[in-house]
Amino acid sequence: MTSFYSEKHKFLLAVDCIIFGFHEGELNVLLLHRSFEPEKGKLSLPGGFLKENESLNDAAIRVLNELTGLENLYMEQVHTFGDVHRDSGERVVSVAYYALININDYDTSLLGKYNAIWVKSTDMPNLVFDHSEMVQSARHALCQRAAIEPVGFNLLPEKFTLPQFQTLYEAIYGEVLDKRNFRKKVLSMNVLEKLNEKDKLSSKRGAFLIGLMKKSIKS
Amino acid sequence: MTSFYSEKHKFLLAVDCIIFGFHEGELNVLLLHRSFEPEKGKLSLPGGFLKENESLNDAAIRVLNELTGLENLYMEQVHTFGDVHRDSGERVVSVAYYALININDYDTSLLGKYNAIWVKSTDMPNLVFDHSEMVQSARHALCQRAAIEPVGFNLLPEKFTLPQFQTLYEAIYGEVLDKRNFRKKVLSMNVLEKLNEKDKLSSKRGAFLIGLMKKSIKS
DNA sequence: GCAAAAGTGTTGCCATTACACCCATGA
DNA sequence: TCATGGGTGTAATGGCAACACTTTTGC
Repeated sequence: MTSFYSEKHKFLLAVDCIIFGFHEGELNVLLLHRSFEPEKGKLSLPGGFLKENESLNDAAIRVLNELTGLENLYMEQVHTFGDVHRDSGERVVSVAYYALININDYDTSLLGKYNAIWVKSTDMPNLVFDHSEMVQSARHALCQRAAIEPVGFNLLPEKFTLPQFQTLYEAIYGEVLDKRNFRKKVLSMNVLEKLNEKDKLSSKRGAFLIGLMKKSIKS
Repeated sequence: MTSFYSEKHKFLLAVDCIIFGFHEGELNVLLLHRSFEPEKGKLSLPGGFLKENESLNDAAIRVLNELTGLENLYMEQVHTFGDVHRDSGERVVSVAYYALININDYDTSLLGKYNAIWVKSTDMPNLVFDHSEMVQSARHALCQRAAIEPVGFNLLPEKFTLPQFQTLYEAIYGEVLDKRNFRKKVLSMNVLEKLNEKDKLSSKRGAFLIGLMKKSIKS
């Protein structure tokens, strides 16, 4: 007996990843030069096809790991793109995920291996298919998320400075923030701890490093 | 020559719809008694499989139309569920959409036809697979959306009263709102127009009907 | 006349914004 | 000594929340 499911069509399913890094005061996105037809040579998001015994999230994790060598990345599903002709090769439905990585952890030798480049998000070229739209959606989702919880940490090293942190949020929101107000708000959240070290890389005076606070005991 | 895509696995793709209606001061969701194995007889969301030449959105539109007889419904994609064993029958990846309908437009004869029921969202039974989680996600997405733009209209008739409108938002947010503050905010948005009719169904005094304002000319 | 829902303003508070100067240091 | 980026406080504003009584009318 044939099951109810048997007559239905099946589809190629992909995940495409918007990998954000933070570098020189700008949000950057990792892009690939597409290595196969159609659209070979053009820029695209890193992605991969879902495998038979793999969950969607696992597929995203796999793709992210392949491309960055990193594990346990912060990631979030963004949206699923299912237009009939979105992929000019064959019908593919694609689930977009974004991920946040500390760009210092990224092994730049991978750039050559995958023919990849980091591109400033303020300066995105045209991408294949609907990938530009995916990036837009991901930026939007990141904005929303960042306004709710402090996901920004994932884009920075373990220790960082308040000016760095502010620049990051300015990059995420795409607007300049008031220094005093920003510091006030961030510090009032009681999740950051001022360390007794200074980072003197970006100024002569040096800025105090801060880090995630060790969770305090519930009162 | 085989294309790059040809070796990849293909998957069943479904859309599942959380159809919200507003009735007697409560958000309701349309559920089906599942008519086929597995889990036959249990409650599930209405859904359907994606067809070969159909976009995801079109599939959602089709399912919504089948089940409600209505067109041009307000709907939004929520999330895609892709765990390997989420469907106990076969591997199915499912994209959840929610829709808002004016429950008065709903032809109740369809309840019998599809073995469907309206269930209060405050009183949801267990659903098959991960459908309960889908409802949760949809409620969350609706909450977020409603806070940004006035999507609530879609759950009400063309004309409605402010007390009705308030009850609706109380149902969406799941909390009681202050009458004066609510009216103040809603009216200050300049999108509602007070009509010269009263609805006397819910009180002796009657409440003025309001409706969407005809767009004013840009100044 | 009374029960039941509709309608109506004011006040205080808190969160957000705007804003300008001194500090520390390396070159 | 000067150029560069780091660090700090206060005052004004506006949005949001809290709050109680009068009105209408069907029964």
